[in-house]
Amino acid sequence: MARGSETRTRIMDIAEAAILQKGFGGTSIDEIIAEAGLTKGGFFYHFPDKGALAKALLERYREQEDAMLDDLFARAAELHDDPLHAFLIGLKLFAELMEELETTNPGCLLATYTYAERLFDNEIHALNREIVLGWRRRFRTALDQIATIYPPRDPVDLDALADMVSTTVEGGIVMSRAVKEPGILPAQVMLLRSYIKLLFQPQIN
Amino acid sequence: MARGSETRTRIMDIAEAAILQKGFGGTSIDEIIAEAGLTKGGFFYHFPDKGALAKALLERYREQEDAMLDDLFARAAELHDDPLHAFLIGLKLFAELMEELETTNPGCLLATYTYAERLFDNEIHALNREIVLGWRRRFRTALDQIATIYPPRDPVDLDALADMVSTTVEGGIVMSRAVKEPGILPAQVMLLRSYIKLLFQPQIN
DNA sequence: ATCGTTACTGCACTCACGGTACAGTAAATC
DNA sequence: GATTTACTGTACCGTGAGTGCAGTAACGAT
Repeated sequence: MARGSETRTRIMDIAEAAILQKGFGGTSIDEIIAEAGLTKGGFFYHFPDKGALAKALLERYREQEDAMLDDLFARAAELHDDPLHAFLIGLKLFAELMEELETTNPGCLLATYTYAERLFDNEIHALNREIVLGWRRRFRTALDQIATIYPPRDPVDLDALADMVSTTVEGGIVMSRAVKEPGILPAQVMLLRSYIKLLFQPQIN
Repeated sequence: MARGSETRTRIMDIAEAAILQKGFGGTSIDEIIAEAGLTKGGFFYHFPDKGALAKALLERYREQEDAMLDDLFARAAELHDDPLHAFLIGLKLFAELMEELETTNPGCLLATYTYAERLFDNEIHALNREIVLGWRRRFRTALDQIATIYPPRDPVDLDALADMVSTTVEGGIVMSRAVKEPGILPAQVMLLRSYIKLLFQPQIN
C-alpha cells in the first residue's frame, strides 16, 4: 500500500511541475514515466488515462489552495479584529506570497484546464466550476462582514466583488506569463487591495 | 493571387473559430482542411507548420483588437471632453461589447497561447509580449491625462493600473469560462470602472 | 501561343503520443 | 503458503503533425 501511493504521489509531483511549465498537452506520459523511472504499464496501473491524472492533480490542488487561503486569512484575522482591516492584511500577505513563488504560479492549474482543449471531460469542468464557486463563497463571506459595518461608497454586487479576487489572480498570472514580468501578479493584487480600501474605508473629512 | 489569399483567409477563419472553442491543441489540421475542402498539401502550401498558422492568427487578432479599441475609445472621447469621464464611458462601452459577444471571447487567443504548451516558438511569445505591452501603453496614455487633472486618492503605479484593464479582461474570461457564466466578464469590467471612478473622482463633501 | 508562376491535388511515408492488452513477476499481506 | 499489490516488458493500434515530391489546372506576362 505504501509503496503504491508513493509512486502515485511521485507521478503527480512530476506531472504537476511539468504541466505548470509546459501546459497539459505539452507534457507527455512518456516524459513523466521516464523521470519517475517506471514503465507505461506502471503509469496506467495508477491512472486509467491522462484525464484521470489531470483530475487527481486538480483535486489535490484545490485542497492545497484551500488550506493555504484558510491559513493566510486566519493569520490576518488574528492581526486585526476589524473585518475590513483583516481582509486588507490578508490581501497584503497574499501579494507577498505571490511575489515569493514566482516560478510555481498558483491558480495556474485551473486556468490551464479552462483554456486547454477538450482533452478534459465533464467531471473536470464541473470540478473547475466548483473550485471557483468555492472561492466566491469564501470571499463573499468576508465581504459580507465588511459591508455590514462599512457601507460601500459605490453600489457593487458583492458576489462580483468576491469574484474580483479570483479574476485578479487569474488575470495577473496570464499577464505575468505573457509579459514575463513576475511582478505583475503581486502588483495587481495590491491594486485590488487599493480598490477594497477606497470602496469601504470611511472618508476622513 | 486572389484565389490564394482567399483560401488562406478561409483557413484562418475556420481555425480561429475552432481554436477559440476547443483550444489550439484540440484543433487538428485534418479537421481544418476537411471544413475548408482542401488537402494537407494545400494547407502546408500556405503555412509551413501549425505554429505559423498560430502566429498569423495572433497578428490578425492584434490588428482587429487594436482597431476595435481605437474606435471604442475614440467614440467615448467624442461623448465627453474630460479624460476621466471619457475613459469611464469607454469602459462602459467595453463592458457592453463584452456582454454582446458571449461566444467569441476576445483576448482568448492571447491567453490560449500564453497557457498552452511549448507548441509555440519564441516568435509567438515575443508577439504575445508586444501585444500586452501595447495595451499597457494605450491605457497608460489615457491614465496620464486623467492623473494630471485628478490626483489619485491612493498612491498607484500608473503602468500597473494600465495593466489592470488587461488583467481584468483576461481574468474575467478565465472566470467566465470556468464557471460558465458569461456575465462575469462584463461585471468585472464594471468593477474596474468603479475603481477608476473612486480613485480619481474628486470627493463631493 | 507559350512560358513561368501560383495554387493547389494525391499519395506515400515517418515520428510522437495516447492508449490497449496481456503475460509474467517480485514483494508485501493475510 | 496463497493471494493481492504493484508493477515490468513487449507488442500493437489509431490519430495527428509533418515531409517529400510528382503532377496539374488556371492565370498572367512576354
